Amino acid sequence: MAFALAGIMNRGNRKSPGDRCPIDRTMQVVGTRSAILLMREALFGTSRFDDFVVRTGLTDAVVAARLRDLVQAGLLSKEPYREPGQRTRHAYALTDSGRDLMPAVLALGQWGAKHARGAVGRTFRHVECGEPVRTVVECTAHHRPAVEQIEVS
Amino acid sequence: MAFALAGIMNRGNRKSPGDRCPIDRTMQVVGTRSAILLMREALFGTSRFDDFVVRTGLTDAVVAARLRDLVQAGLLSKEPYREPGQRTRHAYALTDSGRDLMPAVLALGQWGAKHARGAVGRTFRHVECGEPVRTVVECTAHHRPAVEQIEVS
DNA sequence: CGGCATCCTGTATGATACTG
DNA sequence: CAGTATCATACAGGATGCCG
Repeated sequence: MAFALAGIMNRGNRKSPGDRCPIDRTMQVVGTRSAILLMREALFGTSRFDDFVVRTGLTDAVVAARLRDLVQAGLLSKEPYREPGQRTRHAYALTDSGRDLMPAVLALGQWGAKHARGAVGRTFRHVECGEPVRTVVECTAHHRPAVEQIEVS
Repeated sequence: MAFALAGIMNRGNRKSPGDRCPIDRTMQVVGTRSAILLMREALFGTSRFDDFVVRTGLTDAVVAARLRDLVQAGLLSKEPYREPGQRTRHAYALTDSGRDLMPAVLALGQWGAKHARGAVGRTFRHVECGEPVRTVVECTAHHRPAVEQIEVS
């Protein structure tokens, strides 16, 4: 029961959103339903505004606002492109930073598929081998520690 | 570039919070800063109300409300206990469901440590071997697919 | 210590309408 | 198609005070 981490994440206990814990900072960037939903779609290849609207079910106003936030936060890039004979459009693409959010998004989906009532249980699979994909916590020595076996340094 | 997943998560595109995508459902349960912060502390061993308040920096009112939500959602359990000669108190403990959220919480922290400005870069380590811990996405055949190599089934 | 009740502000999101 | 503008609602979260 030697929980090594208790309490160390928040020394300063400053008021309001001043927390410097990485988890907290992340929540301040992508801690809304709309942001996560849009990142989910971006991770799955959606790039056009209207597709984001249709596939997330969010309103266009929310999509516009959140997309702007995500671009400014560096998770997405907005690039103009022009197909021959067409007018200029914008494509939203994942940046490396945005791509790094994949484990978190998949982990959230994994929890929901298992524990959230009403969730449709879909499985993610590796295209090349067809095996289901999951997120695992492991150390560089390839151990899979339980919660109690993780400390902060 | 054959993004296998685009758009399939949200067929019904029902209005508002009716989405059945597991990611969305999860966000509806733990999609607030306070919920994630409290789960972070719970994962790190915090069990008493006041410790949650101090270590998250949230107000007691918010902690009380969110703790109640998390207990009702099955992520935490609330159990009365009594130390000899003391009055009855309550201890909040992780359930199996709550413990399953660990990969997501760590993944969020991992992203923040790398990409969020102002985040204190702490490293999580496996207590027994001292090696840093991270979340990885892998299939059961132990491949580590990139975003474009994941499909849904 | 471990909460709950009340008030207040800010923001996330929906609905609707309008524009190039 | 890709947004912007405006209005209305709901909720997160802070501040304060009360209670057993």
